Amino acid sequence: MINLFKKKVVVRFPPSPTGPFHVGSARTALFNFLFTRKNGGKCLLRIEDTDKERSKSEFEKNILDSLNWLGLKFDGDILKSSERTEVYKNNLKILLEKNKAYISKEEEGANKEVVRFRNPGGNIIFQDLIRGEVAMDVGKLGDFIIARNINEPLYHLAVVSDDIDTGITHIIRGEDLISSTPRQILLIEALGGKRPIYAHLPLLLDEDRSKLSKRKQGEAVSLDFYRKQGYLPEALVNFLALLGWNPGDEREIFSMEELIKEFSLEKVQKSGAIFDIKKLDWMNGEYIRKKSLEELVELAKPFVKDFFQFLIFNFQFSNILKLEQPRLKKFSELPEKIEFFFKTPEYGKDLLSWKGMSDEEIKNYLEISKEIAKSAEDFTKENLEKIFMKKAEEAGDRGKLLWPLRVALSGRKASPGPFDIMAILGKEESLERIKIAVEKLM
RNA sequence: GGCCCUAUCGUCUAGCCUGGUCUAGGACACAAGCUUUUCAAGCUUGGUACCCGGGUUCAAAUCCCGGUGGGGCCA
Repeated sequence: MINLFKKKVVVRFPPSPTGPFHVGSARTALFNFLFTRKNGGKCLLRIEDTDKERSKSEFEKNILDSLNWLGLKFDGDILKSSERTEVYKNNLKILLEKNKAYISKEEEGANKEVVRFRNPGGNIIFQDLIRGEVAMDVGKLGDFIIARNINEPLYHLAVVSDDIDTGITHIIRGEDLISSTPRQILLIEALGGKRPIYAHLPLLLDEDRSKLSKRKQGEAVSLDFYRKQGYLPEALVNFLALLGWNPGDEREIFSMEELIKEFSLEKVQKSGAIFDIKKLDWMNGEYIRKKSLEELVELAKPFVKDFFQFLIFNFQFSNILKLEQPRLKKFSELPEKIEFFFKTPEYGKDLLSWKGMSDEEIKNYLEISKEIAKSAEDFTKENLEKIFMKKAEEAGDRGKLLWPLRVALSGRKASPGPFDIMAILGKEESLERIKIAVEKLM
């Protein structure tokens, strides 16, 4: 699809730095980004920090970091609304002069005055790229307030002033803002601006179908949470893109380039989407499996800081990661999964039992394992497998030999196979762990 | 409460515009089986959905109307 729109596309993403960057915002940013990359326009970033009380520079930094981490690049300078008060005040003055707004005295509070917009009433109909025609009787809104006083313009006036000044052609935002659209259109037109084309995205929802909120989900609504949990940005981007959008075929895995190639607002869903972390886990696993070992090592390092001192000297780290790569969903799981490679595992002797084997039987098999391991010349996975499997076959049920061995080595119900583990631990440590297991059965 | 948006498996969705090929497809999750012990990964198989009612039509998941459910915004 070539650019459908005669005018060059300009969109904006205007987060408020009043809290940690939200995944819902991330998705809105992503859709804006995809839309402009696809249509060859500009995607502007605006920091909407008009609320001086709640806006904090740390949050602003968090927004920038997060967008950067996701790989979303914006065009041009960042606009900060806190630096544009004069512009808003000027627009307020214009509206007042044109008699499109007036100062009104509030009943309550002695000399409280606000500025209200003179609502012309009537029906506002606007085209929404996702929802089609949306109509609203704006008369019902009354003369809404646009400034707290002559020096303090409020949100809608600020947004509209910025949109006009930056030549925004398309506004792509969450559905929660759909009902403020008519009043913004009123303001744009009162200021002589041209109304942009709108696209209201379906909301991201909790399991109970309400808007994803910090109150209910806590940490899990902030992008940092996913970063800290060890999700890959490309997995998150892929997942977020598929929440409310779908190219119409059966593919699930998309790189950013593929998303840009396929994206279109016409294919965006109308109803809200539940954020299902299980699917994200699966997708992240898919991306982890695609990584090269070198990349994996680098990505994993921050998550295994506790072992880090040791790892610098341990050339086996990448071997261990290779074993965990197929079963890893996110990096935060790593320490717990690989701990046993670095320290003697703790476990109860019951874990050593395979299908109701007696202690005596387990002990016998562990002794056999010990002998085999002791006699092994070549302590590689391949050789160990060869010599152990021969003996395991003799047992009839291979698990009789292999299960106690694996538990002795790992101390875990689930782990990589015993030969993989032994090859990494080495002969001495492997024998030591088998010895400890035997002692547990005494 | 008012206004607005919305409705396909538990979840994300394809299909709806241009009605028949839909005994509704895919993915996640779940279950079973296979895969040289466990857990993964992989492969195979399975169950589960067109919100309800009416209308239009030879024919409706698809078009129209009315309910109901869900959500958002404002109060």
